[in-house]
Amino acid sequence: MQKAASSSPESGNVMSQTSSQTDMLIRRLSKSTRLSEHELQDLRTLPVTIRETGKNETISREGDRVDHCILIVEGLLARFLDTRDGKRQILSIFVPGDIPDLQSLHLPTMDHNLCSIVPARVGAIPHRALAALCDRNPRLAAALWRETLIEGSVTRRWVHCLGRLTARQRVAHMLCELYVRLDAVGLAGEPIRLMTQQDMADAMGLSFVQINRTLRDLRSEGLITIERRYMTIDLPRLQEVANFDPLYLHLDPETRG
Amino acid sequence: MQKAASSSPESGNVMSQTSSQTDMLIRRLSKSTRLSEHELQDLRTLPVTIRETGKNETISREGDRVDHCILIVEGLLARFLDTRDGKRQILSIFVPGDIPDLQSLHLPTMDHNLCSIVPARVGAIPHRALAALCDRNPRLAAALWRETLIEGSVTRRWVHCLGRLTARQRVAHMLCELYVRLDAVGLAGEPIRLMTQQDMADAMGLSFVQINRTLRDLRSEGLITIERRYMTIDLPRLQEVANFDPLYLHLDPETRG
DNA sequence: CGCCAGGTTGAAGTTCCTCAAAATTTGTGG
DNA sequence: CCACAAATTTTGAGGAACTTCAACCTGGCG
Repeated sequence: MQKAASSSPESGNVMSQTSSQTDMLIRRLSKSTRLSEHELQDLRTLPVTIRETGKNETISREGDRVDHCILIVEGLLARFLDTRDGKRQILSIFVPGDIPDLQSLHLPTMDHNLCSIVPARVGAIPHRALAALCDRNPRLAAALWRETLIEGSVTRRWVHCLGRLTARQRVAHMLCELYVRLDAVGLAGEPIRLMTQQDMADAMGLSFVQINRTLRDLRSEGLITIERRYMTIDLPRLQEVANFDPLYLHLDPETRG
Repeated sequence: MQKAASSSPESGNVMSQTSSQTDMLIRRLSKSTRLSEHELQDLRTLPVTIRETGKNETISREGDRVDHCILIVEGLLARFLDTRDGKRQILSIFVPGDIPDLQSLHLPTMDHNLCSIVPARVGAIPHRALAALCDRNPRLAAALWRETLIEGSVTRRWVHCLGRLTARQRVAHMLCELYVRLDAVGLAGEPIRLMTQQDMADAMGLSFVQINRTLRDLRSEGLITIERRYMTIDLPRLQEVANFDPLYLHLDPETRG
């Protein structure tokens, strides 16, 4: 497994069909589905329009009707909802290889907002192309369906976190999950770029003050190291704190667990 | 829209293929997908093995590999996870017409537990039969995929509830959701059978004491009425308390919202 | 060099939890 | 149909976890 495609040319707003655009998607799908050479080729020829986003840029909004899906090539995206009184809740965090709005293929009206939480590079894939892919190859359709199901499993685990874990456990769990998901696409070898503490707070249903104190404690115990927003973690010990078991990420194609 | 099928004969553990078994499923799918007469027929002939469950009966467990899906005909089911220290979190609540473990079609290893929270009648449908249905008819495959996506949307809304709403708002939101989802399959005309307050607590990430006090307050304000575990609600006022907007349930096939 | 988003810390306040005991309802066997 | 046991609901009191408010610090960047 090679390094991230972060060294690819800055392609800006141009249409391109090189294999590197869907590289992350292929890495991701390979974790939950065995893909034939023919299927790999089918994925590589998907039309992808790459663009860069800033740090806190909204991609799509609740109520929008969309006609394409977004594939993350680099960076982190998040779903969120706002409350009447201005509170924000992040519903999911997405890493490279994820298609955060894959559900729009069958539910084109967005029921939440989507934004970048660190600078990102994303690719737009027309629904038309994805629908055609699914028609051509039912196994790929099933693979994409499976991706949406795994994402549902991740969301359910968040419900468990928010409902029954302490602040300390929640933060530890979130960091473990982030690490393992990045690792699955080969991006955990170097320190991990973090979102702001306010974003972590919005994700874990806490105040940013509480996030700050919790990170301080984890740092002082040597469970994590943070330097200029880049983090390294002591996975085994952090896993123990959160009681983190990656089974729910369904990353093993052998057991299709 | 006619009454619930609760007057059907107590069929026990026998295999049956009468149309009434999948009646609830058809009602449910019709809310998010337009079905042709041919597709209705295809659904009616699914093999369904009906059985009754008690009030707190586990249907399947984390780690189980399953080869069939469960269709709820009557009653309520719930997904849940337990914490190391014995706390329980309910991840989803299911109503008649739902297939709580539809994800097992592509992720056969359960990543959570499934149990009944009131006495229920459920039907088992072999994965084989559902997979064949999907192969025969891609539109039905898409309809089932869409069901799993809607369920994901519901789970995300729970994340928002647990992360950013007060106890009062959470309880109000849960009751609104339960009402509207039951209404969608024609079961909201009469008082709604409730789960225990401990179950509500486990669903909303609260203690049962807090649930009790919250229900007392809602009752004293006339927002809900509870008699022997059966509830009626003042939907408009409760909706206002929770800021409940049913868009996320995607119950309107016109907008496919 | 100074601005500004984001991080850090203290102190006070709130919401919800835990513990405990009593009241009520439900289920079950006689 | 009743009586008893078990489950569930209800209420009070005290405490823990987290929020809010407010001030100050830090580092990246024009």
